[in-house]
Amino acid sequence: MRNNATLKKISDHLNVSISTVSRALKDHPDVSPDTKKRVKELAMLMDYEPNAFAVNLRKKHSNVFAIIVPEISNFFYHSFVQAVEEDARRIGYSVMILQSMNDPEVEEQNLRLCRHNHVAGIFVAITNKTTDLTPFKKLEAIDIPLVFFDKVPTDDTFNKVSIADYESGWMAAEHLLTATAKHVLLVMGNNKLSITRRREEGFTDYYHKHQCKKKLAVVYADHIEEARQAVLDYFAANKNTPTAIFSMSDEIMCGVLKAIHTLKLQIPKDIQLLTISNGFLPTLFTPDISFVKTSGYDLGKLSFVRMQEIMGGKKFVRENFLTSSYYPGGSM
Amino acid sequence: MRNNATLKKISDHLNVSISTVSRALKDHPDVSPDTKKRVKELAMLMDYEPNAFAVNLRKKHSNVFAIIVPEISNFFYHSFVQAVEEDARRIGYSVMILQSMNDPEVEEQNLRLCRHNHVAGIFVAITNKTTDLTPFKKLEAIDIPLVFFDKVPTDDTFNKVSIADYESGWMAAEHLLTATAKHVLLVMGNNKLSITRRREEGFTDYYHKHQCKKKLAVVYADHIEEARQAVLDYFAANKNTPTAIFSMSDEIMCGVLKAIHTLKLQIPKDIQLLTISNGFLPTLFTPDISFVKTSGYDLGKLSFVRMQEIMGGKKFVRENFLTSSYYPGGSM
DNA sequence: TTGTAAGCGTTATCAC
DNA sequence: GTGATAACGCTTACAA
Repeated sequence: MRNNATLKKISDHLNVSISTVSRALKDHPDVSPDTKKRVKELAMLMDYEPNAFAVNLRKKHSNVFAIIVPEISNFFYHSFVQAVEEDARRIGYSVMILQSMNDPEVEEQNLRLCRHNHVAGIFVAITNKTTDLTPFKKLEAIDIPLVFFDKVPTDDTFNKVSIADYESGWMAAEHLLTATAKHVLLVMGNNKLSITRRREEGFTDYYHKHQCKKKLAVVYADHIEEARQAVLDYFAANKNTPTAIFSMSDEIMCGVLKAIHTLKLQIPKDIQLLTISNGFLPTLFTPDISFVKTSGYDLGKLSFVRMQEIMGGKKFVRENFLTSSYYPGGSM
Repeated sequence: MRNNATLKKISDHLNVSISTVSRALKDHPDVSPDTKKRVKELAMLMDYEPNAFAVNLRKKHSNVFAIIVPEISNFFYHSFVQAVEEDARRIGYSVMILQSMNDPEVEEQNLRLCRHNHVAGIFVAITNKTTDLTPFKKLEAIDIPLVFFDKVPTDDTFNKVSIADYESGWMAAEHLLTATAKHVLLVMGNNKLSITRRREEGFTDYYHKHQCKKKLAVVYADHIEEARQAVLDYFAANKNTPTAIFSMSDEIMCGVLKAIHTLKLQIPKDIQLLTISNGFLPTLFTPDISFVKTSGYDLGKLSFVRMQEIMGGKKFVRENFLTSSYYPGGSM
């Protein structure tokens, strides 16, 4: 560092003590207006900026929240991040986004970074493959608040905020199963995640409760390419091909669309489609895709409230749910 | 922090000095195998983790790169980030992503965060509205290397890495203007950005050089919604509506698609479409959208090379360009 | 109103 | 091989 203004340098120039400079800069009441003015002017002139390492070392924590997501290029997470950033900024905190690339090992590295840097709090949507939760347990021991969102583990000892997944699956079934299609394919994410299990349960519970006569099949996929392949495989293996597809997320929908594209099917003539989405992607297509709306933004707001509760000392663990609603498009 | 293992605590338990513990943990040659073993075991047991604040304060910089982008939900940036993360991890660094929400004020806050935390280096794609470059100039004074990518300022005193924008505009024109359309609408981003100006120049230079007789019009938009509106407005204002649209990016294309959707036009029958993209989004549609491919991943790799050069002490400033190529889809 | 000094956790230099 | 000790830049009792 060539030109590195510090409290010490300022204090040397002004012949006052370091503490006076420190206090002056933070408008401490008992420092004279005159010294304040002189200190502030010189600080400005010298381009003084506090050294966060020193401040944080002293204070034992930083003013940065971390958000860890499997993939950043996701409109749902995008609106989630936006909500958290807004609220964080409001209380003078920053937000850093860490990407786990859907790799538990990278996820753990990111958690390590968070621990070493004693972030103010962590929001995590776990990867499809996360099984070992010990890195998350470690956070409690060093008092870093943790809120899982959207993709949450099944473990009950954590704070979690998620979409009312069961309901949204149920709602999807309600709309898709009362439509004309006779053969419905459910394309779901990783079936170890509670988000997947709940959405599927909601869907199939509706199916059974209403003694649906339609044919129902389920395939699982971890990412876009798998989703595409799963659909293609299913179509190849079944003579009577599905006439409707339920996709449980934007990501899955991308894969499904690629498959539909490959199969040269027309929506909704050849195939009906319903997805769960925050609503951005579905409106890009013609016809636009019908969807059950889940708001990443609202989830972000809710997560931040939980985060602040934990930071405020609330100890109880619980899971919050956010409701969803149906938006008809032209795909059914 | 409840349970906070430090070198001191370990040294107390073992009746050795702090320095010995420090050395043992980093396998310093001149500490006995026996002490090493004892120290490491206890460290493990106590869940010792180094305090990054202290380490960084000592070392005067951190092992974290920052990437600042206008919006995270962007497939081009996604692949850029992936490339940088790969390379960073390889040399033991982490990457944090900061979002400027296309707001210069937020961008500046993010830069401040980077300065205060003395990040190892910063990769920035600036917002559409960034005009004041002084926050970026400040970085040089405190020796934080800076590489602009994709959306770079026109200022020549910075290191920049970008797509060969002129060429890609030219290439787009080459393919779109030899197609059948008689009336072409260019939908461009913010026209103060060099990325916009160059792509447009490339396109129009081809147009003039080949004495094209087609009608050509240009509209500008800062974000998706503006792009949608700009297209709708243009269609409303012109009796002879365009039969082809050139979109300069994924983001613009989303807006254009929404407009096409609203106007109930069919691709390519009613309207032809060509975009510049990293290639993910265009293949989701039916027909898939023809595009000039720009690789975010390659740009990330190239940016990282530049970053390492700067970190290695190279002082010269320059701009690198990455070439692009054409991928025909069914939209023309 | 201002100054002194201890301490945050680590690394590195020197001495033994 | 190991231990003292200073230093990184800042905050905050406690003195003066």
